[in-house]
Amino acid sequence: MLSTKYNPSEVESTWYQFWMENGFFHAKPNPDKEPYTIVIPPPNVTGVLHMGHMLNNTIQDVLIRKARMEGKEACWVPGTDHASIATEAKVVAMLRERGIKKSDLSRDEFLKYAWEWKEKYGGIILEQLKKLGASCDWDRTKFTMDKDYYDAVIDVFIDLHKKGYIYRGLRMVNWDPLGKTALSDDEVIRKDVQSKLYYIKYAIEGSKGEFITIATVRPETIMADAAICVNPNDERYKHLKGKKAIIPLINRAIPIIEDDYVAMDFGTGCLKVTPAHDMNDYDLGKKHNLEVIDILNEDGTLNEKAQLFIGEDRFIARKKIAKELEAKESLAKVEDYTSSVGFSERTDAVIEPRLSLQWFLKMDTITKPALKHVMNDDIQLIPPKFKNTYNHWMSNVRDWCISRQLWWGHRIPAWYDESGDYVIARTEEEAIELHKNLKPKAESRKLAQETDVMDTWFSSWLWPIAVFDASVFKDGNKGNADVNYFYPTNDLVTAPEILFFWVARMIIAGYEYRGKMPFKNVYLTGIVRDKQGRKMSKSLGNSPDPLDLIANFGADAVRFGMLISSPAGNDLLYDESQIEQGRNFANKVWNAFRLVRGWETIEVNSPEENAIAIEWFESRLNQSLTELGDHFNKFRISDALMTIRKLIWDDFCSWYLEMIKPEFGKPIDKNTYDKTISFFETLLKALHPFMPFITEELWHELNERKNKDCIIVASWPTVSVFDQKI
RNA sequence: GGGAGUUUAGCUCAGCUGGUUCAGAGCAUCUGCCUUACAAGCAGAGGGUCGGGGGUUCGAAUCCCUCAACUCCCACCA
Repeated sequence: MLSTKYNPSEVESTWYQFWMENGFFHAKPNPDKEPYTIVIPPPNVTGVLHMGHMLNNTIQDVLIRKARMEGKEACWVPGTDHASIATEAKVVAMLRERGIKKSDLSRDEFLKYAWEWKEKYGGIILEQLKKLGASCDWDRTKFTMDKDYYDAVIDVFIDLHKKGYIYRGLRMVNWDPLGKTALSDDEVIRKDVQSKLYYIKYAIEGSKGEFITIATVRPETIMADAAICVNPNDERYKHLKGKKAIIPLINRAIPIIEDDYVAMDFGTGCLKVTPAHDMNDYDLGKKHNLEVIDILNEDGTLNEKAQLFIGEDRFIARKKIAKELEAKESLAKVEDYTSSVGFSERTDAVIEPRLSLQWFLKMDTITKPALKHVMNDDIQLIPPKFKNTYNHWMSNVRDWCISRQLWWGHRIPAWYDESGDYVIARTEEEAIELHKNLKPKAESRKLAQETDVMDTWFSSWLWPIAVFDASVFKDGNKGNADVNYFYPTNDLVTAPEILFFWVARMIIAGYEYRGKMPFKNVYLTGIVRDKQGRKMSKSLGNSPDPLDLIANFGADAVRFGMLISSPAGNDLLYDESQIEQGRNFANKVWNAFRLVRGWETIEVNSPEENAIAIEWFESRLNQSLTELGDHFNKFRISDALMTIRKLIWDDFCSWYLEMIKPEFGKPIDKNTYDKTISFFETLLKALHPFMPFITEELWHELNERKNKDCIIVASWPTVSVFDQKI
């Protein structure tokens, strides 16, 4: 006697193993079949599976399984991202635990540790995806720092440099003093912080006791002041035009300039201009040709140019300066003030606007096709409301700072000579040759490679292309069979928070390097939150371990729970009761099977009631399959699941089976029985993309099957099948 | 400051171009049932003037205006 309870753990790993061994996940170019391709958003190589991954990858698996059943050459490429900042941070932390400081290691030594770390933890998340049932083509597993992928990134850098899109320039960047790296704007988190607004008196040069008072939240930067700026329309300060002000404490004279950038109604209407330490001041400084005085070291301490408090941390210095100003009676007053401060997404350190030499990618022209093809719906964002935000971002895009002061990543292929001039080359030998052309008469050919690596997104933007053919970025390479068959991919499933980081940039690269979109549809999932609507986070401890859930409820149930209430673009409030629903549903299907399987058949004509039941259910089935197809076409995955759930639970179990159920111990007529088995098979097929394991299990229980007759490759049920009577 | 979005049953959400499958679904709640597939189940019930106000219309959850609350994105005033 079969248990009344379905036990997923007994069957799930067995089937997964079976599918893999029989090559059901493999895909290769096949001219007789239509390709259907998804590339996984590569998770951080050292990451572990969280609820967001579960949602995301379940949706991808549903799509790929359905496509496979529809007879397409279904290819889901898995892989991982080297995630330079996050991974390097983890390696540094690991080394610190072992008492090793990164600064004591050479680059090569550090990278050796990093690779060790990657080898040790790198595959974990992919193994976890297998537990979920993800039917990826594992032979294609890619890593963004695989040798060929690495070379591809370098190729692209060289190519874009040749095209004149990459330049090196002194720019104000978001500096993370803890990570000692520049961050892109997108990696900075702004938070409102309670701080103080200091009103500081600057003496007017040559006057007797006259002052000009400025307001600032950063008194520690007064030593870097290059000017005082007032609005030209401000009557209060008209008389100061052309005069100079004296910076307190260090007694340096700076000009008083005018610019209508300054708001008259804020603070005192006087702005201290500090080009080295503020984005706007930098622009203002450029406009007025002001001196740039950088008083900070890369770790956020004051340097000798500050003259005071050399070596002190910027925040300590702030307090000390304030005290000193007060002592010297240069501090007019201090107010409480809430200001927006940038924090590093990775290290949570307060961002320091800092001038440094960085590598940039010009975005103005290269982004044009990427904007156009989303706005005209060649590429569709689902839900479409994200078009607006996309448009806004792409129309106002700034140049992309692509260098990072890290070691873990793709090293920028620039080689400097001793005077700081550079050539771009793959290898040192090549660089030397190029240098001979650059400076034929140079005495020294001693070149040093740039120490910075590239922004992680500068590698992952190639993902949909490079996973198939990483050599395609070389000049004149038309691409291998894989990339020509599987690219463009069909659907991308990812989170809206990386729409710009990643999605937009993949689109840019797709048009730049293949002249084609990287994917047709972008399905944007929501964020998985807890019941109270809070983001899942380690610190809150509100994030369940997905593997525990799978162990407790089964992968099918977890998949059901993730999907049952998650329309595209909407956040999903995670509630374990949804997974219980999934478990209950799996059990319902299981028990329907137990009922049917217990029936004895007899060769008699079907009773009238059964014929009516069959006809009725057939019509319901057709109706639901049409509905199901419609939901899928519109990417309404939750609704699709709800449709099939209702069809099975309400229509099939509660109505149809009850109608034809023979009296206890009596047989059922053969025709009705066969029809019922056939219905059951169809239902299992329609359910398979959502709950792959139980459906595969019952598929084999329901009938004798030949070795490779598995539901994973069974044909997707369509309405027309039922027009012809079986 | 600029832009976008959301507001429908206790909770999570469907309701596309305005009119009898428009007031829905799932969960939760309540009532009755351990009926030989399933209590992880079955049968049934209650619950919403569709955020407030105004307008267009023969007719509005659905269109327009306005107010309110919340969310997100971008930029950022020292």
